[in-house]
Amino acid sequence: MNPAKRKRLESRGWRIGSSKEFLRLSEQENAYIELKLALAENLKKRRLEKKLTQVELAKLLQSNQSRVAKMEAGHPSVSLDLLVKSLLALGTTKQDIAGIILQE
Amino acid sequence: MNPAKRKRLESRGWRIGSSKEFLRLSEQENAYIELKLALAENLKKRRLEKKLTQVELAKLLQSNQSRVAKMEAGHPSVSLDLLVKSLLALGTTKQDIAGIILQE
DNA sequence: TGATTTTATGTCAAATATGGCATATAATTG
DNA sequence: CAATTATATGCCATATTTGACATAAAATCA
Repeated sequence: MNPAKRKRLESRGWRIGSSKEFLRLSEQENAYIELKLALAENLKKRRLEKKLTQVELAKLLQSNQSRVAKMEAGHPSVSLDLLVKSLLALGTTKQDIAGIILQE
Repeated sequence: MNPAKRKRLESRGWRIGSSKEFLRLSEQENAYIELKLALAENLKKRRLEKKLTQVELAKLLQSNQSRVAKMEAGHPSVSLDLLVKSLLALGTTKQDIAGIILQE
């Protein structure tokens, strides 16, 4: 919906937020969560490939084992920033990261 | 790193101490910042394509104009999470996002 | 030009993410 | 099996990110 139209409707008391928009909200939420889980799983995959324990990876990241566990689980308390920085610390390239995001 | 790039980062609020310290920005730190700036610039591009003002986009995101300005500037106070969620809110697909990350 | 709109920048309280820590559970080893 | 190692989960004080707000600066318009 274009902004001008939205403004017209809203000024007349309409509350925008069609069911279509509502559904798109959950689509967005879903895409965000999927993205995070893909990064999380890949982090674990790379750690195992390097034969590191969570404690060892935590030390590398200047973090701690419990946070690594939460990262690999894609826990809600873990940010994309931390996931991406952690992947980069393991030598992941942006080409790799793009590939991870594309995974189905 | 060339002076133009440094100026580009500094002008966007990245606090860089001495040039020596700046040169010590590790490859991963640099990759992280580049990634963020690529997403930031794309967010602005998409907003303009949709002919939205920052105020209008802010409303869409349930945020505010000043934060949209900071997002588009790739300001350090803006998280990857917020950037990605905002792009998704503008209809950006994960394929799109992967493409943005790959951009050189 | 001056008025209006749009964007940039700074501050702040509240919300969220973080490392550190304790401890539980699971997996491995001997 | 028990002992050891590895991972998961919960809590908390601190740090970072957030929306909200004020206002400055820049761009657009009439």
